[in-house]
Order: sequence, then structure tokens, then C-alpha cells
Amino acid sequence: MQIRSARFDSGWRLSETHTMKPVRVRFAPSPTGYLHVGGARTALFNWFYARQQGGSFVLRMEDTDAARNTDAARQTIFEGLRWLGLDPDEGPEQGGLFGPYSQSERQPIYAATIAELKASGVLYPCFCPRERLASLRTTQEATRQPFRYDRACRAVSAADAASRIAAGEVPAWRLRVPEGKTVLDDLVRGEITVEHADIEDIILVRGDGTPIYNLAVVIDDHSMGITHVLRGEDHLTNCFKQIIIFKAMGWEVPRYGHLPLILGPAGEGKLSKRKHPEAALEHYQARDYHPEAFINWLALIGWSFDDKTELMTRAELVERFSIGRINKSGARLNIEKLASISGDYIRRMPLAEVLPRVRQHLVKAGLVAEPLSAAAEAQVAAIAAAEHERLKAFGDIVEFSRWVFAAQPTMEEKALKNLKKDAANAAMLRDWAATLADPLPLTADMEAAAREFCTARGIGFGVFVHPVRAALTGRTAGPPLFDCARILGAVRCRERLLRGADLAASEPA
RNA sequence: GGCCCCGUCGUCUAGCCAGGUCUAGGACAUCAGGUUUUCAUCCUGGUAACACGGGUUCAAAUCCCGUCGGGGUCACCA
Repeated sequence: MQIRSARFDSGWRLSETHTMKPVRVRFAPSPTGYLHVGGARTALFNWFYARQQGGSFVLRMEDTDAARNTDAARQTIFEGLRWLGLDPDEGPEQGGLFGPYSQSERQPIYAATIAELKASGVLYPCFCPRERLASLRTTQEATRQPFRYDRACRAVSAADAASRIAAGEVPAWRLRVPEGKTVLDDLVRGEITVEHADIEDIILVRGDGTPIYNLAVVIDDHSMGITHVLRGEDHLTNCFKQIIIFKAMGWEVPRYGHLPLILGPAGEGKLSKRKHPEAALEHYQARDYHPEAFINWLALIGWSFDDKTELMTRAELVERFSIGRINKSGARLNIEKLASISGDYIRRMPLAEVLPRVRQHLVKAGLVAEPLSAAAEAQVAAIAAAEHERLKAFGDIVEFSRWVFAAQPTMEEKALKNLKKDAANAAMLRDWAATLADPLPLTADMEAAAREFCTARGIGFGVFVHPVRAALTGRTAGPPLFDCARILGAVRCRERLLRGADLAASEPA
């Protein structure tokens, strides 16, 4: 099979692979304490590809930096992937033939390759003290030179090096970048060429003998049989160093595709958790957007199916995803679009499925306590039904329904205004309260009665509705008025109407 | 600063490889109108973009060059 870039889909250009080997892709996050949206999208695209190609989706923890590696951080990633519905075929939790799946446990695997690299001279020892490296950098910055190691230790002879090591010096080991250039045929960006003169002799092995990221990935990707690497564009410059290592070891280089970065809302650099809460997946999990909507939205950042189709099921996304249609330019997050899509998905759900999701949020927020009485269950069901079409995310229910659970509703300014708008409002509220039967009639009957009530008083329905809504909910927006009334029940309606009457009659502050 | 990547409505994008069918399509947002007791939903309609300059060509959003702008990366981090 021929090697070619698959930047464009043309039907007959079917191949994004260059071998007949089964596709093996990986998601290799670093447990930093949160799952970045960009990482989530990377995981998603890899998962799409694996599922579509009948390949394997491997999860690997890049936790060689022990300081940041905590169990909580790992759990955040596992839970994030679960929420997204991305099940790894192999990983720390599920194991597999190519384990272990955490770099911190793979040191023995690295040792052999490191020894081979040292023996072949691809790695050379660097005895430069950190202070020298630091001052070198400072000088280069000041003189506007490229910030690169000056390769001083390449001049140290093997014999010298051996004796210095014997004398107790502990060198770091650098990659001896060969002459020439490297051409990357990127799956999303096409051919990219970099001259080796522009590549630094980076440190690959620490003084303590452990490999640096750029070495560990190469060894892992090779030993795990990874065929395709889809990752963020921030790895593009690393890629050339990695390819050099692959070639030095005589290993087959996987196919690479570098995804465009997700930028801050103002287009200012990549999203960082410090500056943007929406950088972390937990942000979306907490509000609880519809997960299927979320992956739909995420898939649309940097990828598209055609010029029209946006709403797609998971199965459709798997079927339609193609690396060739991944964009090259960075994208900003459009959270409002997520809200729109999620609201769409939720509206299409049967109420019976919305109810438990919504219920769970009310419990979690402490608005209702488990176990719920039959009356409370009925009330929650009524709230869910009433707010269903307004939800952009399941967690929205909490703010939407606070007015129900408060002893008396908090009055919004506009609601208070509606209450005081007419001098006759206080009397109207009291009079209507007096007409209320317990239990309250069905909404249609209540409305009919209310309209008659208005006609009898010679007022328009609108004059009635706004103050009543204010008294009942303290808000100006919400479900149909009589639904609100029934959620509260006759007794609480009366209480609120009377209090509303008092507020309406009180002097403006 | 070196190297690398990118540049279509406010935002996400289709179109670019194989130049004409593009008076540039869709979605979100926004504006106006309709439905509605509010909000939401739903329906209708509108505003809004090929970064700039050259070149190639009968013809350029599409190809080439340059400029400008944005981003990434340059740790004994990942």
C-alpha cells in the first residue's frame, strides 16, 4: 500500500494508513490534576479513529514526573473519559498485553533502549553544570541567538567521559542530532521539513538514569505498537526529535497527525486552567451538559463532516470521522454553541430520562433530601416537566428551581417592580388567593378560573399574570404560571400571594 | 529572537488539493417579526467574512510570491 497524505478526502483516496497492521492509537495524558478540554478532544478523535478502523484505543499515563503524579489526578482522567464514554481497550485500569500502562512503572523497559542508545553513540554524556546552561541561555537571549545547547560536550572524548564518570561525575545524556533534515508527512498538515541544524541536542536521559518525555514516548509508542499518533500541535516540534530517535533505533515511525490547538476565548494562546475555568473538563461535568451533546460539540472543534450536518450521534461520528477533514487552524471555544446543542439533546430526551438526571442534581445541591417522600417525588417530577425545555445542562435545574424550595422566594428587582406596578395589585393578590381551592385544580382549569377572575374585575390577563408570577416565584421568567402554582401547592401559593400583597403595598424603599 | 504552523461572517466552519456553477453555504450568537400569560421552544426574515499587496490566468476565496497578523516551541516538565 502506498504512503500518502490524507489531507483531502476524495472518496477513492481511502487510505490513511500505510500498512495493513491493525490500527493502534493512544491517548497519553499527564496526570496534572485535571483533564484539559483539548486533551479530551484528542482522546475523542483517537477513540473515533480506533472504533472506526476496528483498532485499539490505548490509554497511557505519562507520569514520569513523580512530583505531579497523584492518584487523585489519575482518577480525574479515568472519570473524565468515562463521562465522555471513551472506553480504553488497554490502559492502567483495564490492563492489556502491552503493559504496564503508566510510564512510572515502565523503567525496566526503558533501560535496554537507553543502554543501546548510549552504546551506539546516539546519546552522549553532557557534564555541563546547570549554571553553565543557564548562563548560556541568558547570553543567547541577549545576543539574539537561537536558544540552543552549544554542543560543548560533544568534544569530550569517550575515554575522558569514562574516567569522569568513574570519578563520580553524573552526566545527563543528550541526543546527538545527526546532519541532514527530517521530513514529516503529517496526516493533517502535509509535508513539513526541518533542518537538523535547527534541532537542539536535547537531554534525553536525566542524571538519575530515567528518560525524559521525548525518549519515553518513543520507546512506549514503539513497544506498544502504536500505528497512528493524533495529538496537539504543541507537540509538532517534539515530533522531529522523536522521529530522529525512532530512526536511530531502526524502528518503524508511526503516522502522525497534529491537531490544531484550542485557543482562549479571545484567541490568546492555548487554554490554560488558571485563566479559563472552561479549560478543565470538570467544568462541564459539574454543570452536567448532555455528554452526547458534549462530544458532538467537541468533535466540531477542528473537524467537520460537511457544510451542513452538525448534530450527529456517537455512532454517526464514529462512522463519519476522518483525519483528512481535520482543520489546520486553531479554534476558540464557543460555549454558547455547546449550550445550544446540549439544550437540543435534552429537549429530545423523554421526560422519564430527564427526571433522574435532574433529581440527582437537586439532591446533590441539598434542595431535597433522600429518601424523598411521595409528595417530594411528585414535586420533583413536576419541576422536571416544567423546566425540561429550558435546560441547557442538567445541572441548570438547581438555579432554575431555587424559588420552589426557599421558604419565600428571593425577589428579583424586576419582579418587585411588577408587584408594585399597580396600586390595586395587593388587593388583587389577596382576592385571588382567597379563590384558591386545596388541592389546586389542573392548570387548564386554573387558567380558566383566573381568566374569569380577571374579567369580573375588568382587568386584562397580563395585568394579573405578572404580579402573580412575581409573588409566586420572585422572578420574571420561568415555566407557565399555573405550572408554577401547582408545583408549590395551594398552601404555599396562598402564603406567597399574601406576602406578595404586603410587598406590593409597602412603600418603595 | 531562531525554527515550525496557521489566516473565510463576532465565533465554529463549508468551499481550496483537481480555478469558472461563490451576487461565498450552514450553525451558534445577534437584530426584526410571528406564536405565547413571562421565559424557553417553535416559525419567518435580516445584518455580517474570503487579512493586505503583487503575480499567473480569459477567469483566483481557490495556484505562486511577498507583507502583515495570530499561534506553537526552544527545561535533567509533559
